[in-house]
Amino acid sequence: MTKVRAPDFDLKKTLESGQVFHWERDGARFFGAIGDRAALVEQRGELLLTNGDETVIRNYFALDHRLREICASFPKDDAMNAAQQFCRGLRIIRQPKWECLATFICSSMKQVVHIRQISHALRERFGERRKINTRVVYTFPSADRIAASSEKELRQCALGYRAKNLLATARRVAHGGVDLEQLSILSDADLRSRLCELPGVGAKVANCVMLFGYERLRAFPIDVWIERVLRAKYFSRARKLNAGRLRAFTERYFGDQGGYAQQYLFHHARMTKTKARGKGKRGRFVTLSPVK
DNA sequence: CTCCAGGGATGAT
DNA sequence: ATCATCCATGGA
Repeated sequence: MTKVRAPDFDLKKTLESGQVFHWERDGARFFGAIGDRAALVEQRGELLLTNGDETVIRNYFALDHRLREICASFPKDDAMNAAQQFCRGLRIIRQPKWECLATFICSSMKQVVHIRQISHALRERFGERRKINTRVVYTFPSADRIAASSEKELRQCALGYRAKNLLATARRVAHGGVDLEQLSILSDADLRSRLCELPGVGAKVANCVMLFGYERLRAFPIDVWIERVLRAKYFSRARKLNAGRLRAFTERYFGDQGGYAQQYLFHHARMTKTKARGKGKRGRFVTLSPVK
């Protein structure tokens, strides 16, 4: 058992905020894998690690991010203030690049609970089995392993049409000349366009991979949740609002720590959704104006 | 610009 | 027990 001091960190919020999908909670304990290593982590003031390497944990949970400075840099508005208060201690973690890319390819058109099932199915079928404290966890399968599978096998993991995309991208990463580590040297714009060349990767998935796998803290993924928040809180009177305008706004308004701002707004919106729900059959936010 | 694929949980009736 | 809704990429 290793103890790690972790101020300004909330393990539960971090692992349950929709940035990573394989951790399983049992009370206050989280079972999972960090790269190829099984991990059991619990927060009781300090972090308590079983089979944990302090250096690995500090890096994975980004305990070196200067969270107070990041939060202090957020724009001061009602939505951001509420999200910031709600998400205290939530950190953007550093995920292995392939695992992050593959998982977010599987995330398209899926909800969090579903993405977790897919992640688990892929791990159980193609990953490596590890035991920790009588529990079994699985590592995420390598690109080589996925590339060696078939679309049919992937579909059996409930991937649907994503199976073809995941297989094609795995092949490019395994032996198709795409070196995910090497992409780290690129600028944000170049990295984004290279990621978007991969099958199953559009702007939203690319931004997730940049943020969670490449530590590009400016990246601002816009999914339906965030779009609802932006429309309701920052564009309540806007008539025409397309993807380009939204992107321009988020880049300018949220700036260098936009990824953190996005994650806080996202998690806060999701966790308070029942209150925000309207009674009408079609509206989640009654204040929203129709788009097109 | 619009429409659709594919699918399992979730919520509404 | 049905029925509608959630979800984002890529192609038509």
